Amino acid sequence: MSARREATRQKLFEAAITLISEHGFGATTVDQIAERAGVAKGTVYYNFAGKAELFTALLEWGVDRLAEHLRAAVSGPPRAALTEVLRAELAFIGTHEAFARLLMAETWRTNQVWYAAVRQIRSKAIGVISGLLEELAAEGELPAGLDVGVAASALFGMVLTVALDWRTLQPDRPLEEVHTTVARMVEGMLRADDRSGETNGGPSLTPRRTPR
Amino acid sequence: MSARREATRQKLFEAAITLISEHGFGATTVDQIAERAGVAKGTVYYNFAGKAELFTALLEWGVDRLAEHLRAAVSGPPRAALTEVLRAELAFIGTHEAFARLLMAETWRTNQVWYAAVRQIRSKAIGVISGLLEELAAEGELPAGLDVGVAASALFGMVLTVALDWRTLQPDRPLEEVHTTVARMVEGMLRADDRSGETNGGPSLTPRRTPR
Amino acid sequence: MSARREATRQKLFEAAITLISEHGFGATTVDQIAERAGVAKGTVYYNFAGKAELFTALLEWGVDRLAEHLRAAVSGPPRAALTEVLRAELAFIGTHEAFARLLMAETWRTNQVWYAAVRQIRSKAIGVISGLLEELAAEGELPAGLDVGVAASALFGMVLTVALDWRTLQPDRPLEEVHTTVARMVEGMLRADDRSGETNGGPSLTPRRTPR
Amino acid sequence: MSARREATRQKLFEAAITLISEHGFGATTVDQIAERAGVAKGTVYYNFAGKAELFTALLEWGVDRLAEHLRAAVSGPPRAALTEVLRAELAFIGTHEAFARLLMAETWRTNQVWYAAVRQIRSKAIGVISGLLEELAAEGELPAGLDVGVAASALFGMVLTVALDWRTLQPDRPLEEVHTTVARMVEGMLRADDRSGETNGGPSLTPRRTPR
DNA sequence: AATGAATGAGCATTCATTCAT
DNA sequence: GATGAATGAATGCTCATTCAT
Repeated sequence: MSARREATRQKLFEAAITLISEHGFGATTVDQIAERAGVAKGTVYYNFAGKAELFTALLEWGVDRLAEHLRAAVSGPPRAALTEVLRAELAFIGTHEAFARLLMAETWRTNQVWYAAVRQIRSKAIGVISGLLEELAAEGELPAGLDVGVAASALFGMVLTVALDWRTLQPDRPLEEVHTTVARMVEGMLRADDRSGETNGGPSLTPRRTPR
Repeated sequence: MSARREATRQKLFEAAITLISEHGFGATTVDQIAERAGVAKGTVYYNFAGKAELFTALLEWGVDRLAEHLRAAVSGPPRAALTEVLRAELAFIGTHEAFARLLMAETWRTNQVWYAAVRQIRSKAIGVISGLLEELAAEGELPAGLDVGVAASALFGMVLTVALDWRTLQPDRPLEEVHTTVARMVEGMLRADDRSGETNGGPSLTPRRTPR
Repeated sequence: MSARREATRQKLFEAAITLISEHGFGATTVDQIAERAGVAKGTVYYNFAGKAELFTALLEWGVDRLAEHLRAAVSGPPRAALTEVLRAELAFIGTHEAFARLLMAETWRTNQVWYAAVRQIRSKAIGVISGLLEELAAEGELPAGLDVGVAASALFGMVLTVALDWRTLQPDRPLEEVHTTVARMVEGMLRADDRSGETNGGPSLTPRRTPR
Repeated sequence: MSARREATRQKLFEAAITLISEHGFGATTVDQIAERAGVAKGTVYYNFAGKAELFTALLEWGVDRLAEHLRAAVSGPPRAALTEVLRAELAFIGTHEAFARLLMAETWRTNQVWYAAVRQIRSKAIGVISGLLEELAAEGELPAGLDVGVAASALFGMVLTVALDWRTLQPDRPLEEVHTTVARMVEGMLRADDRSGETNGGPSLTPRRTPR
């Protein structure tokens, strides 16, 4: 892979990610991508097998960056780490709004060629959260009856929704304000075990795992 | 509006909602909609101004049903009502999976003709949740620093995400199992005020409103 | 099938047959076909599944006409009938030169989608000739050792080649002059049995059939 | 012309002849030719002016070999030589089936750049046959009224057709079986003069020449 | 009220050719 | 001599929309 080719692929990535997240996969044309990247249309096909493959490569690229970003936020005790990871997710979306819209819009499509790819890719990011929840579960800090897999996806989706609403409706609001609400909600969930014995239904104190 | 015409519109609705949620708005053709509805292509245009208008009508129809479904679940004290509303959302998505995918996929698109419509429509459903949160806030049952608007969108998005993951990855799992996790997470949040005074940062005890 | 649609298909046929036979299948564009037929490009696709299908339908249409033309020439004793059928083939090609070029050019392609169609279609025309040869064989008028299937294809190909050379190199020459040569060649073949016993190699006097 | 370059051209020839005869000129891409030849795409253009020129060179190369093959079969009295030449044509096609298909498919195209080249090239091969027919005509062994030029093209086309049908439909059949039928047909034609005086139309005993 | 044939702008994709290395 | 990245005109095909019936 020559350096020139690599540079071209990078330009195409950046052009495609913006356009697709703004107009969606279907409404973005290869002409637009090529023009924005400053190359000829044929160059798109010289570098990627097709529009769909460019899209898949793009998703992978984006989720890798997101996962990396989340992993970098993990430090210290799991409780604090979780709050930080969610802040990192919020921050990432603030910076890469275009990609987040793309992820939201295309993840829930069925019957698509790239369906499998999207699911697998998404789980990379959620994996960081569920890893922390596993640790908290091991320390008995999760409420009884909580399924770690479900909870991880719940937190991921919650933050994604909040973040996009933030960017869409109140883009000028500082991140911290938004994060406070998220943090409060999560704290409540985590501290639930402090009160276990009060009302929690009996002895099933161990969190449940997502069945396979 | 004749009964015959109304029946035709209904057939078109049902055909469109399934197809669009499976393949997306862009990838669904008017031909497919007409064929699935068992009418000629021209009939679509006799009954709707165009594909986009059919889509808008469809969203409205679906969100009205969702909001209605959620409102019907509101009863008793707000705390219990909130749990029930979220269960209702979960159940609605279980039954109208196609519509939920559609809502998720198209809500986050910018620069679309129906962007305004989608936002307005979506707020109908979220409104039911934020209504309950307002009541809880008035009773002092929400953690300090919690923004009701953000929290409502967070809960709505959380349940939507969980529900679609459930339908996609573990469709045979009973609703109750999934709901348990959601309920535990929300309970923690609500009970947070039981512990207020412990660690809450300072005097800002009243929940904040989402600024307009 | 409405009358209007049928008329459109006919216009497309006539446009396509001329263009394809002049420039070949690959070099003829759908734009050209539509323009020559005086319809919009989309109309081609409304009436045929695609370019290849239009081509297949075209071949079938042409070979049906050719076979019909050849059958119409069959009358009287088989010996005379054969001469007349070959004259009819020559005449048909004189009139439908474009189609004949098409048949020649595309019959011998392997690995094509329409390969099977072409073979089957071509055998319709050859069938008329082999039918006559069967009759002649039954009357003992064919030379020993002659395979009827091979001979029919030989005569068909011989006349096709001669006819196209005629149209290409000496288009002003009258048909009769060309037919004379063909007729002389065939007469020789048929009269071979007059001399059987002279030099024919042994007892295998019955013509052979093409093995399956 | 360096040895290396000559080797590259040879590789390109072999790759092109197979691909073009299998898929046709139009459907064969320069990429495919380069890949099959094991060289880079640019190398094709370094060695040939373009795709069309490669094709012309290819045809010439093939027809030269065919003509050479036919000439080598000429020996002894013209009557026997003719049978042998036709056997040689059959054998050549059995061995170079790909090239024969190519010749058949492209000879009959009008309006092509290489039209003139193809005709001229083809006449080399037919020339061997018409040469023998001229000799036979001089010895009075051809039927009256036979045009030598037409007859040569007829025999060439007849054998080409038979040969390709043989390779396509009954590739396992031995060459001799196919050749027997061809030989019988030609024998009949040649011996026709043995019977002249019987029914041949009057005094026009001298074969005619193809007018120019 | 419904139909379906026709339309044509728009799109993804292909591919012969060029050229800097 | 050879390479392969880049090009862009050309092409098959799609599909929302129109309209005469």
